[in-house]
Amino acid sequence: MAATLHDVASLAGVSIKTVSNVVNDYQHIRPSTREKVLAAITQLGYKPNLSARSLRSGRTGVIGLALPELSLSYFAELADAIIRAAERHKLVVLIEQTGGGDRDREIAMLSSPRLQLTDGLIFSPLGMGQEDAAALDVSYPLVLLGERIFDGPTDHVTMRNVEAAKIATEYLLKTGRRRIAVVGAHEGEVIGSAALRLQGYREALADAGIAYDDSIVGYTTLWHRANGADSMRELLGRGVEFDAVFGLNDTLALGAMRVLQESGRRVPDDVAVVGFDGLDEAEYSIPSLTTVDPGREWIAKTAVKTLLERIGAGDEKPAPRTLLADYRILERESAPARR
Amino acid sequence: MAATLHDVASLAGVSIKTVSNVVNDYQHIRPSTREKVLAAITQLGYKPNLSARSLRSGRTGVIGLALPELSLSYFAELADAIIRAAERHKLVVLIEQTGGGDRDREIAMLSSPRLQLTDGLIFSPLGMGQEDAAALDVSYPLVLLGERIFDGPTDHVTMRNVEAAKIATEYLLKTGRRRIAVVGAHEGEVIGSAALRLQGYREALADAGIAYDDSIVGYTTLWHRANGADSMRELLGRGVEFDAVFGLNDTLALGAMRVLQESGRRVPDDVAVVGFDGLDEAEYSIPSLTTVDPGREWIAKTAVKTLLERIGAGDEKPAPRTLLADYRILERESAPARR
DNA sequence: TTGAAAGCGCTAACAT
DNA sequence: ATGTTAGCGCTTTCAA
Repeated sequence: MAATLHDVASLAGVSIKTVSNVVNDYQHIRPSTREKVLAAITQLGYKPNLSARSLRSGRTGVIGLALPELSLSYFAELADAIIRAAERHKLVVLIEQTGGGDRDREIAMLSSPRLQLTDGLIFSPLGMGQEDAAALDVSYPLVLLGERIFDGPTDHVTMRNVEAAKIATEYLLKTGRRRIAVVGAHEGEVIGSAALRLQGYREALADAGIAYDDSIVGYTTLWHRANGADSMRELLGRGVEFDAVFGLNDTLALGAMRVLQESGRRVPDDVAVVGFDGLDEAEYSIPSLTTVDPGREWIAKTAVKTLLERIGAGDEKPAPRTLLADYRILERESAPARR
Repeated sequence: MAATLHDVASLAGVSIKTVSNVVNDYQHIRPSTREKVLAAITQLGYKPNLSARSLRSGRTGVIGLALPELSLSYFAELADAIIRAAERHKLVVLIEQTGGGDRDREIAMLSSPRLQLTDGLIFSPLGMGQEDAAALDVSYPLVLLGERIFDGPTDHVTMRNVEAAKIATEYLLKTGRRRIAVVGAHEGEVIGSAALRLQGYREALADAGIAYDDSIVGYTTLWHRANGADSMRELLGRGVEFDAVFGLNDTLALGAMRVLQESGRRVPDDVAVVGFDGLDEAEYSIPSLTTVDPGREWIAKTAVKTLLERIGAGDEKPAPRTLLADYRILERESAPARR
């Protein structure tokens, strides 16, 4: 049986309160007492029982992170960053996978009993939409990521999708491209990463006086590599002309780039390609992928910090905030700054 | 304040024991009683307090997963598979990142107080070695993954590195390659993925009567894409001849393949490339990467199952077992079966 | 089939 | 600066 406060206390010849004080780094302990206690702790290999501590204090030191799936590189890199950020605050992260955009599972997860073990949740939905905003009105601290729901009842940490996509498109226009195809648009959506990034694309075109042409926009349901590849195949099959491709995320762009090359097009000579996300792996494709870093590291850091503030706030409920990351273009070979 | 067993009990007009019985799906409850209780639970939105439950029962329903970092695709895909497997057993997973092969952090993690919240740990070290086997002799259920430590004091779920690497090399030999370079070897190691896979490579060469040539073996410290690229650059710089490359993992192989192509070599015409890991992304490189699937899904499933058995075994300690996954070659374009 | 009561290990008031 | 005590919400004997 593991040692308890009582065991340590009796070995050290003090009360459990004193041991507790030592363990919790209280002030006002005589150094000699502290040493006695520390010695007993070491001797018994005492470790506090965290279940008991949480039962008593109401805090677990665990935060939940709910995301679609870790095998999507974007979420793996996001989770990595969040875990590292949490660690700096002595928090540990419990990961919940909701699957690739399953709205019902996402909503069910929000009231999962497993969350009982956490002090709060960082939630990155992919299936829920604006109409589900009310489901976010939960009784525990919640920080929302992503771009499925805006102006909801919780803090929201996200990226400047429209502006960043606009900049990416403008970048292509600046290098002389005029027929910029898109890969990964979502039919009929007005919110979510796809819609917002497409909007940025359209704004850039409009500003440049170029008409939007739906025939060079590829629609997909998911954002896996295969979808980017399929979408590009379909575009090529249609026989439409284009001199650049904007992949609404890196994974799509990489899949599309592969098909382009299979078809004999040279990248960037015949067709320039730009992605979105700033994934590590986009640096090692052939050619390496020009992309937009939408501020993932900052988002991770800020999400943890914000959640912690919410947890600390307890019952006072400050108004929900929206926090936006900065973005930057990462210029690589698939779309060089000068042709 | 959240509802407790007491609240439910008094609303339903029964004792807390009865509510507890209902919550825990006990037999022998009169249907009418059960319904009354269920109604009260719904009305109050009662959810069991998991901290209290663990304090009393000694079980948390959480397992720990310690791995180097999620941004390494192999570990992201492993974590994904483990979380899915755990979910089937109603377990939730707490992830601990130990960094890219930091031995001391790995050892420290093994006695981290954060593990108190878990019923057991699945541990995939990258820095520890055979000499650290004793550190695995911990007081909680532990399942070891990877190939850093063998015949340790715990259950071990791993892959057939030597055989799988041998098969991969034989595959290249069968297609007529004779000068097979290696990328990712580790200087002076006798254990770990690098050493074992290199051993399989050497055995295949020996069986084919081909002398081992250290001048076409590239050494790296880490296994990131950049290391594969650097290693290949170095190999090319040396001016040595080879007609195939065995990347000791997919990430290395992808990095190496990129440099090969930059240098003007055609893959697979001039140089065939084979990787190891069966990553999703290896299917979408250009060309797609022939690789070995070492049985990651099975490893995840088996690790969770084995850990659960250990947890269930309590104080009886069955002898530690080693469980080995099956592997298979995934034939793709970078090394077609026939030239 | 259900109830009463003890206590898991800890923290937080309060006391000294 | 240290000790005493109550009780967090639950499961688990033991009784009825």
